[in-house]
Amino acid sequence: MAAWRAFVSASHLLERRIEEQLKAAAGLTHPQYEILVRLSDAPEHQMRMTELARGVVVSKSALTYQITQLEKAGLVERATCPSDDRGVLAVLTEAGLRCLEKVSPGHLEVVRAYLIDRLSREELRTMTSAMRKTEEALRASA
Amino acid sequence: MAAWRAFVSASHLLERRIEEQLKAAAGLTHPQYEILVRLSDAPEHQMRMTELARGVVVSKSALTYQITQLEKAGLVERATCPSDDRGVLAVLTEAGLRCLEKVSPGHLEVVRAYLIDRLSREELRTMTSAMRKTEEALRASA
DNA sequence: CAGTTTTCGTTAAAATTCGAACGACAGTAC
DNA sequence: GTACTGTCGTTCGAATTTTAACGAAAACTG
Repeated sequence: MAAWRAFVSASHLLERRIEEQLKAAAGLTHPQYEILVRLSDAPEHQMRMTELARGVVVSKSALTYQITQLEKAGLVERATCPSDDRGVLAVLTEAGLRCLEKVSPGHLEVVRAYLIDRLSREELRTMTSAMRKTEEALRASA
Repeated sequence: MAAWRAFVSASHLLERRIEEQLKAAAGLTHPQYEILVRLSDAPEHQMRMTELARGVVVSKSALTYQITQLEKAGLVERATCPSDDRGVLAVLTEAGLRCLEKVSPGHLEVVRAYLIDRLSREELRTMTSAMRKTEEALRASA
C-alpha cells in the first residue's frame, strides 16, 4: 500500500501547488484551467456541457457554476445547441484563448518541475500507461 | 503532457470512486478516512493538529472542521497537549479504531481493483518511486 | 525579564463542491 | 399521435474547503 499512500500524498500536494500557481498567474482555479484546456482542444473551441463535465471529471452542477464564473470573466460564452434544444454549448472566447496561452507555460513548468522532469523517459512511459489503465477502468465502470 | 493528463483524470476519477465507497460503507469522506489512518499509525494513536494536517495535506482550518465532525461521531477525541499549552492532540478512540478496521478492507479493495491490480510489478515499483520523488520535492519546497 | 516574532488552533465569511429534485426536450414503443 | 422513459442543464440546500484574521502561548532577542 506504500504505492497508494505516495500516490495520494503526491497528488494532493501537486494539486495544491498548481492551484497556487494558477491563482497567482491569472486568478484561475485548477478546474477552471482544465475547462479552458478542454475547450481549446475541442473542434471550434466548443463542447456540450455534459461531455465537458465528463472530461474534466466534475459534477454537472459544478460545471454549471464554473462556466457561469468563466462567463463573468469573459473567457467562455454559452451558446444554444443547434441540434438539441435542451443542449448548451460552452464556447471558448478570444480572451479565453489568450488567457490560456498566457498561463499555460507557467502551469506546465510546475508540472515538469515536480513530476515530469523527475522521471526518466522509461519511468514516464510506464506511469502514463499505468494511469491510462486506471482511467479507462474507472470510466468503463461508470 | 499525455502523462499529466492521464494522471489528473485518473486521480480525480479514483478520488470520486473512493469517496463513493467510503460514504456508502461508513458515512466517511476520504479526508476523514485519511485522518483515521494516520492516527492509527501514530504512537498512542494520537497526533498534534498541525502535524496531522501536514500529513493528510489539508489546511489547518479544514482539519479543525473535520476533527470536530469526527468527534461528534465519536471516532476521535481532543486532548490537551502536556508539553505545549497551545497544542491540541487528536486521539483515536476505540470506536474509531473499530470503524477503521471495518472500513479498511472495502477501501483497499477499491484501490486494488482500479489501481494496484492493473499494474505489473514493474509498473507498480516505478509508480511508487515516481510518486515518492514528487512528494519529497513538494514537501521540501514548502 | 520586557519586547518582538512565531507558532498553534480556532473562527468567520466567502467560494466551491456534490447530490437530489426539477422542468424542458428527445427518443422510443405502441 | 400519445404515453413512457431517458437525457439535458439548472437550481436548491447541505457540506466542505480556503483565506484572512484572531487570541493565546511559546520561542527568540537583547
